[in-house]
Amino acid sequence: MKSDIYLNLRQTKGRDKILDILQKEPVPVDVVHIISHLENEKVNLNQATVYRILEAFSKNGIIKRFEFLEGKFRYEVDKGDHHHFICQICNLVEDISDCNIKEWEEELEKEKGFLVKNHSLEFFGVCQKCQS
Amino acid sequence: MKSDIYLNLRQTKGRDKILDILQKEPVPVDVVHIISHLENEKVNLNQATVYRILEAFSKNGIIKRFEFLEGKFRYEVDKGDHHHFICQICNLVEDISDCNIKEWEEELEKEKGFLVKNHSLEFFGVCQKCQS
DNA sequence: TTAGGTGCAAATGATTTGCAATAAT
DNA sequence: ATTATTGCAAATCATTTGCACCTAA
Repeated sequence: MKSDIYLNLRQTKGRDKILDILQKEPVPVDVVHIISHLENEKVNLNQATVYRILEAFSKNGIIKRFEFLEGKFRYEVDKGDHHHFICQICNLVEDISDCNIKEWEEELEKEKGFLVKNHSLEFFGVCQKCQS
Repeated sequence: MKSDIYLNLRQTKGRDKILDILQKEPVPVDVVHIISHLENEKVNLNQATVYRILEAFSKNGIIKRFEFLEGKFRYEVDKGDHHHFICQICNLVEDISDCNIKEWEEELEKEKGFLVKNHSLEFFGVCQKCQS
């Protein structure tokens, strides 16, 4: 059915399907994951196309790109500002909402039993020089 | 001269040189940057070796790996917990110390004139299940 | 109809690997 | 002497690109 989420993008079977897959994922997934999902469901989509769709979705704010120190990107439908806890052993990924790092780490340890070894935080934006 | 920073690692010319380069860098740099530095100084080090040295340093806590949503790693001598601001336009990287995200973003905007578009924060550690 | 989307095959960029030769302890 | 480290060349993994064809609007 017709969706208005695509903004100025055209609606195609491939896009519908990838969006569908991502909407069902509780955590960011990589391209291999998406492609194997597509194969399971007998959806034929070239991998170059998959990358192009993900790029288009990212640029239009439909999804967000993440990096988990794995040397590759992960993608997730944009659920607003939140973060993740990644288990360095089993690769469990769990959503973290709210914001206050030191407190967080303590809470994560107390409430979830996570042993937080480190975290990565980067800001992205435009510096003063580039705003003019 | 002999250095004790290497712990159980052997001290080699290549390691000394890479450590030297990283110690002089104010921000995390990528492998291309390191290799071109080596070339400038006529230091011959195979790129596979460079990667292996960086891996050894990382595993021994001498340096830290970062990702700036570029699809590659950056490396920095371990200066303890801190973060970075990356300009999406000119790729300026500036250190951020202290911790409190929302406040930070406002401070960054007020004090540095940075326009913060988004930030990435991930925690890494060991989940409860994996601790036992 | 026509600009935007896709497939295919090949290229690129980052990182890793096997194995033999070499150097640090 | 022993074992870690390095060089080399090739492999692998993630992602991108050019170009001709196709399709949603």
